[in-house]
Amino acid sequence: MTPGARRVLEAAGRLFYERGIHAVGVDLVAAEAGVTKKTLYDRFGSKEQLVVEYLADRDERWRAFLAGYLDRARTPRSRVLAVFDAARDWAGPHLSRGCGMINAHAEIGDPAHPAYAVIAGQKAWTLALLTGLAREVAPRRASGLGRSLALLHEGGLVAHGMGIFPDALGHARREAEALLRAAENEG
Amino acid sequence: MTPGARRVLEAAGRLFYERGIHAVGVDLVAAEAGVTKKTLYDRFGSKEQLVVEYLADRDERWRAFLAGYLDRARTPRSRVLAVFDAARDWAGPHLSRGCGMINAHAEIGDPAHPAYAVIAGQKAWTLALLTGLAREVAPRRASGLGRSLALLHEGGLVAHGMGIFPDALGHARREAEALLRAAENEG
DNA sequence: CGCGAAGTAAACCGATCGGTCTACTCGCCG
DNA sequence: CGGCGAGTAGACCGATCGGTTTACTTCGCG
Repeated sequence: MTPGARRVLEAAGRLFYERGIHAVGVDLVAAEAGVTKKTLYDRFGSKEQLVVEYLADRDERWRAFLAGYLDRARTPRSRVLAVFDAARDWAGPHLSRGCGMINAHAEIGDPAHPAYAVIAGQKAWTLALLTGLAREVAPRRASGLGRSLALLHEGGLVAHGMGIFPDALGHARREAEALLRAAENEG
Repeated sequence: MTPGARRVLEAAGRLFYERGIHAVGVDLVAAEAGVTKKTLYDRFGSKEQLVVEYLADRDERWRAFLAGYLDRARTPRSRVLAVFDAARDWAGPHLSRGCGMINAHAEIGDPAHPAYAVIAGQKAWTLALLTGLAREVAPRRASGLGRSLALLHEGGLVAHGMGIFPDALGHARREAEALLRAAENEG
């Protein structure tokens, strides 16, 4: 990726996330990246494609951030909780307006849009991750436990992003903890 | 409200929800309502105001729908669960793309937008409702229980809207049930 | 009867949208 | 030296956006 393209992707990531995809025009992205529109179109081809790469890049950065937390966790339980810990720590600088995937899904609508695959893939990956981690805690109830954890995770993201109440992600983490305790006792 | 205005609001409710607010122009809303743009602007003044009234109307219809479920529930526990039951039954025709407030929040961004108050108000009202109902189940833990229920509720709405897994609202209801059982035993 | 509210039909406005194009510059590499 | 990839500067395009305006119709009510 050329330096110009990288700056475009950085500006797009910031602007699309903070102001919304539809609300931000390509002229603004190019100007903010210190690049002409020609460069933007030479590298990305269309706004649609830029949106796809914005979402894929954001997802990739989140997964890398999460991986560090997962690696450091030693027990099955703490690996589940690591997802919530990572979300809480990610929230400060990167999550002020909630989950970028949820927001993009709300804006795009059309399932035929190429970004839809990225969005759906991210959520499916997260559910699969939580279910896999749940399997180490309570193998017989992995599927149900994974879904419950996903519910808390998504709820925490939304409540945090909309400011429904303070420390929503911390609250979600504590609920996840209670869920794990109950699951451990029941197999 | 004049018949024309009512048809505009109905068309706006359908189009804004299903395709997104930014993606739908006033010309389309007017055409779909069988009305000229002049009528639309005579009645609503601006698209911004139409968005505000769309959200307020949607919220009002949901609250009226929910009220029926709440009235029919006889015990404190079943009143909490009535919120989840209502959401599940509301989902079929009205929730195919998730919560309209969450989606609008994702699209609007700017907290100075007049629609922000409607959105924040709806979420604050829901949290207060759940907390109030939780108080009848476990008075000492009402605040925490209300927040946990809100987390499950929002998570269920998002998971349903994005199709993360099937019957997300049913799953959220069962988790809420477990939460209530635990809370009853602990006061 | 006559007035005013509600509406149609359609032209029109400036701004902005996503996207293209031409002409030119710079630096690296064979 | 020569060529090519990456970039700037900026004019330009058709379409659509939110919003306004003029002229006319329809209808219920005092």
